[in-house]
Amino acid sequence: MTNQTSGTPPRAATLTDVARLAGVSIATASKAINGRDQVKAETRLRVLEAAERLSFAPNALARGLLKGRTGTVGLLTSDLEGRFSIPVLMGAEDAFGAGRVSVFLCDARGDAIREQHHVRALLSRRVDGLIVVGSRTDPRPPLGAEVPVPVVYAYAPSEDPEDMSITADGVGAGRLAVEHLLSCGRRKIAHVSGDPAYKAAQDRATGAAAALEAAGLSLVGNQTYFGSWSEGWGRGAARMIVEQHPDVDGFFCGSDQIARGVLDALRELGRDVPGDASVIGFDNWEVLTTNARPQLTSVDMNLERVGRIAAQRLFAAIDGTRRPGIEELPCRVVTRESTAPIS
Amino acid sequence: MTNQTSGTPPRAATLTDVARLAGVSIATASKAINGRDQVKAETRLRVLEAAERLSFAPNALARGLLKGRTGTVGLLTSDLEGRFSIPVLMGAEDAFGAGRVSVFLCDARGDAIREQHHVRALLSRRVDGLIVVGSRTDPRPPLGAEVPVPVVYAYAPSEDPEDMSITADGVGAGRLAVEHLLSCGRRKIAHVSGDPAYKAAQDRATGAAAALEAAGLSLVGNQTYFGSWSEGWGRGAARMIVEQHPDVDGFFCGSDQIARGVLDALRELGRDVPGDASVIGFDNWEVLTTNARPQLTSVDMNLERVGRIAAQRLFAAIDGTRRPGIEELPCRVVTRESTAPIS
DNA sequence: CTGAAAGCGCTTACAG
DNA sequence: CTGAAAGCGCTTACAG
Repeated sequence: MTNQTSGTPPRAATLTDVARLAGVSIATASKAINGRDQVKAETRLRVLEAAERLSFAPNALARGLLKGRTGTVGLLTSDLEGRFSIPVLMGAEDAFGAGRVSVFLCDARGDAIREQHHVRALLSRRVDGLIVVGSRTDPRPPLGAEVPVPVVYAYAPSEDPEDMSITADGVGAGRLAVEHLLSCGRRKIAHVSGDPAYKAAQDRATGAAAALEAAGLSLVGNQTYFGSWSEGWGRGAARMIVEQHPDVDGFFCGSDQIARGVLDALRELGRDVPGDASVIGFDNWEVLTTNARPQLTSVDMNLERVGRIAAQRLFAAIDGTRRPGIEELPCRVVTRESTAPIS
Repeated sequence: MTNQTSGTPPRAATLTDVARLAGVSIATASKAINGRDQVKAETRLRVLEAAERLSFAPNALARGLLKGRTGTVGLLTSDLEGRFSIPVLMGAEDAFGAGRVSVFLCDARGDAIREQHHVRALLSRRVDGLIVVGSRTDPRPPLGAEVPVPVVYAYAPSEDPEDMSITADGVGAGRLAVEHLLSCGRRKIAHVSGDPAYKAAQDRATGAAAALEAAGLSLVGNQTYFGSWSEGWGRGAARMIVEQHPDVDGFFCGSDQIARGVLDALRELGRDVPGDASVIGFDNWEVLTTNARPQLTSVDMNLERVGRIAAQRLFAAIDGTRRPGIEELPCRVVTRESTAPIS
């Protein structure tokens, strides 16, 4: 018995070891282990016992070499730091993990060179497919045509409409948020958002405006207050809006950070939330929403679902069924204390 | 030329294809591509061109089968959700990525069964080693002795002292935080922390007490105010402490969330930070620290470094050099506006 | 300098 | 029901 802690670990057992211990050929051992039916029950038992005794784990490399499929997939993120990649990645990992597929994780850190490097490494390892996870909903350049395996783009869609992309429906989300405020009886709704260079910011504003228009209303100040994705901007914007439009009774915020700022400013201005005004955030980032005063209603982009669906689409594509185009998944409102009907 | 978008993607090129195109044997092609020196310069060139033309990527499975090393490593996390795993994971990914090692990511979601399942899958794929990333600094049960490859535990150390573990020095961190407040001239220091069931909470309290004792002082209220890792607890604790110990002039908070609560409560009580009291948080979680009013000084656990070192130790172990035991890496104070010398 | 051959660990027809 | 043999794509002695 080799001691694990004393230097060389024991070599992993091989089919040959199992076959020898069971007193059969490796062909028979293989069949027994893989549940083929041309094996006598008693023989199978002997093989299985031998495998157990040796903690035999079939070498997936050898299997992959033979089958042409490795049961592995590459997950290429552009920034692990970003809070949007993580849930997408979790969803994908979850969907794959359940189906015995292992996931290679690569972080390109927003660098195209690094990304190419990782793609090459992944192809060398013969992944069956690739998921490319972005950190914004702005379309990104495709990986390139020389990739011989299916690719699905998640969160950030590919610029090429022939590629498969799964993302969150930003316009729909803006609509949902405003409809929620409307359903609370709010009529003077302001939209405080982040950096206007983000497609997400534009999409949500578009959706918000559309929902208001459908109700015969328009945004307070007749504009979206774009700024940055920060609490500071939320505070400043809220102060300005309350001063210029004292009758404002609803805030749709482009992020939970902005919403936190808005909430703080309103409290300091003596405005009660949700009494005087309802506030809805975006992202449903728990650390921000549940610690807010009052707890923050927020739009959830269902990012884990984006990841799961991306994984499913990739599976299908690996099995030969491509479904090109951008698929925009709906978001949902998670109601907490910061929004309530006018009482 | 096969069209990528039209069904079957082109089969990846093989060494045989390259050799044929270059008009040499596969042995020679292999040597040329791998930079062996027993190849005529002109021949090498022909081979390289052929490889280029075919976008040849050597099959890492075949190579791994032959070499007994795959250049892959498993990263086993217990929860991707937790904000502590991510930086560790990033650090490890970074350290490996630089050295041409690919990383399998598995999330056990805190479930031991799922973890075993993942370990088996990883061993089947013949990873060269494993990093187990935990979400708390409390020691965890080891993976089990039947793992035939080196294992490094990161952030959460293994209960077995013979295993290799890399974690953050919680006691030292507590000391650092208090020493920072002392160096700001604070003498009435309160420690507001989270759930006392966390080893991290206990360690930091131990370090804090030690630093105060070394200065001939003790904690305000002669205790650590344990509670939960939330803003709400921070607010409540701060109010209570200010009421009972109005001369308090420093707060060492067990997390940035707690610190945010403390800051909010102090502002609402009319206490100026850092004028009347300095406040230091823990985790250096940017979304919380930089949006705070004033911006929050915080202890950074250098988690990326924990990940990187774990990767390095794993490398060394794969190469035969084990370094058993728990390695506690130092934390550091990141100074912002919430701490300043008494003026 | 070049190439035929063995072999990494497995699966799968194909005989027996 | 069982096993000998070929082969997945590559590397590495070993001859030539």
